[in-house]
Amino acid sequence: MRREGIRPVSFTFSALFKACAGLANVELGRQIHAQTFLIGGYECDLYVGNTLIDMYVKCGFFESGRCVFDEMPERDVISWTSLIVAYAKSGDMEAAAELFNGLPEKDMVAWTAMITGYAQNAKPREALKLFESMRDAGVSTDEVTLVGGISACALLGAGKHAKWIRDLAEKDGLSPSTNVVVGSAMIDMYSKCGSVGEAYQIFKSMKEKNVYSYSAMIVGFAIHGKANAALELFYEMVETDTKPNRVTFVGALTACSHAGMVQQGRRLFESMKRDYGVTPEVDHYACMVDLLGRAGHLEEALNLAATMPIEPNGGVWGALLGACRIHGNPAIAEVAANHLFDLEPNSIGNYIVLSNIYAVAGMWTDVSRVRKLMREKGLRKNPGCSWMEAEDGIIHEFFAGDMTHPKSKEIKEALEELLQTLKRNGYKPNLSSVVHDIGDGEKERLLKTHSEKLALAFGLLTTIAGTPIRIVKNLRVCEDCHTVMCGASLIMRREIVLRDNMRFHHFHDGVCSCGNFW
DNA sequence: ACAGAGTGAG
Repeated sequence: MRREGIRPVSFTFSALFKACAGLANVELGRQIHAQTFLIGGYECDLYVGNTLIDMYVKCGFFESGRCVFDEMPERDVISWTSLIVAYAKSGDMEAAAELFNGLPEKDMVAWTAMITGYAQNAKPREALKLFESMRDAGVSTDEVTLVGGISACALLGAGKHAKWIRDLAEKDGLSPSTNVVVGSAMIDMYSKCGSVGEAYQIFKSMKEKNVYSYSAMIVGFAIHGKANAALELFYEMVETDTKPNRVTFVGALTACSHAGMVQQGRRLFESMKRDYGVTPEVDHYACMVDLLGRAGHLEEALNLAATMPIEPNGGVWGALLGACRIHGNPAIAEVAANHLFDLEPNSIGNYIVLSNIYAVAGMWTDVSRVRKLMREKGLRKNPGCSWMEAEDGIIHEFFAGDMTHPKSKEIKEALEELLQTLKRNGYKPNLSSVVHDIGDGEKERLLKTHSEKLALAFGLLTTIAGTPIRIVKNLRVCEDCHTVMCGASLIMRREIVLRDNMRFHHFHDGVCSCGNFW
C-alpha cells in the first residue's frame, strides 16, 4: 500500500495495531507506532490512540500505554477504560478505581472492566458490590458483566451467592445451557462452591461445549479428588472435535497427582505431544514433579526438575519442596528450597515449609537458621483467613488470632469444648505446625486461633445439626487443623467441606477425602 | 464504521 503511494487512513493504523495486539508483537507495534509520526497527523487521532493503548496493554507494556494516553489531545470513555484495564492487569485496583470514579459518563464496558478487574485480583466482595451498584444505577448488563459476577462468586465459594447469580442469569435470558461462556464460568463457580455434582449438571445441559467448558469440568473433578471422573471426561473430550490444550492437561495431570495415579500421569504426559500436539510447558513439568514427589519418588522428581529441557520455575521447585514435606525429606527439601530462595526470595511460604520439615525431623539448629533468614529479610506471615456463608447469605470472615467477630466469646467457648472432647479421644495438638520460636503452651494457644478452627466453631454454633459445614480458606490448611476437622466430623456427626487454596477436603466420619495426602 | 470488558491452571 505504501509502495503504491496510497495514503493510509486512521483505520489502517487501527487495524494494524489490533493485529499486533492479537500477535502480542510489541516490537512490530512500536515500529508502526513510529510510522504514525513519520507520515504525520495520525498520532492525534482518537481511534488510533485508543487502539495503540489497547495494543500496549495487551502486550503487557502498561507504561507505554499510559504514555500514549497522556499525550492524546482528546480522550473518550474508551481511552479511560483501556487505562482502567491496564491498572487492573497490573494489580493496582486503587488506581483503577480512582480513574473509574473520575469518569463523568460510565458506560457498560467501563463498569464491566472494573468488576472483572476486582474478580481477577481476587477481590470478590468488591466485584459483587460494584455489580449490584451497576444494576441499581440502571446500566444494562450483558454476558460479559455476568461472567465477572460469576467469577466473583467462584472466588467466594458461597452456595447462596451462586444460586442468586444463577437466577439472575436465567432472568436475563443468559442460561448456562445455551450460552457457552456463561455455562463454562458456572461450571467453575459450582465446583468451587463445593457442588461438583451441580457443576456436572450444568456441563451436561450445555448445548455447545468448548475447551473452557471441558477444562473447567476436568479441573472441577480434580480439585474434588475425583480423578477417575476427570480422566474419563478427558478421554471423552478427545473423541470430540474440541481439542485439549495446555490448561486441559494441567487439569488432567493435577487429577492424577492428587489421587496418586503415577502410571496414568506418566502415560498422559508422554502422550501430550505425541498424540495431541501439545508441547509440555513448565507447568506440566511442575505437575509431573508434583505427581512423582507426592507418590514418594523424590529422587526421580528431583532428577526431573534438574534435567528438564526448559528452565524450571518456582512452581517446579515448590512442588518438590511440598513433596519433601509430605515425606519428611530434609536433604532434598534443602536443594529445592535453595532454588526457591533464589527465584522467589520474598515468598514467605517456602521458608515456613522448609522450617516445618526441619522441625519434624528434629533438626533444631537448621530450624533456627531458617527463622533467622526470615527475620533478616523482614518477611511476615500472610494472615490466614477463612470464611463461611450463613443461612441468610451473609459472609462471615475469620482471621487468625482475630477476636473481633461479635460472637467471639461463644466461638472461643465452643472451640475449647470441642478440643477438650477431641483430647479425651486421643487428639494431641500438632505443635510442629507452629514455626515461631516459642514455648509449647504458647504454641498450643496459637494453634487454637487458626482461622479455619474459628470458622468451624462458628459453623457448629450457627448451622442446623446434620447439615454440612462449608468453609473456605485463603491458604493451605495446616496439619493440626486437618486433624481437628477429621475428629470434629466424627464426634459432632457433621460433614465438613473445606476448600483451601489448593483443593477441597470433604471430612466425613473422621476421615478426609484427600486421604491425608495433600 | 473502525477502538475498550470475557470463562479453564498456577
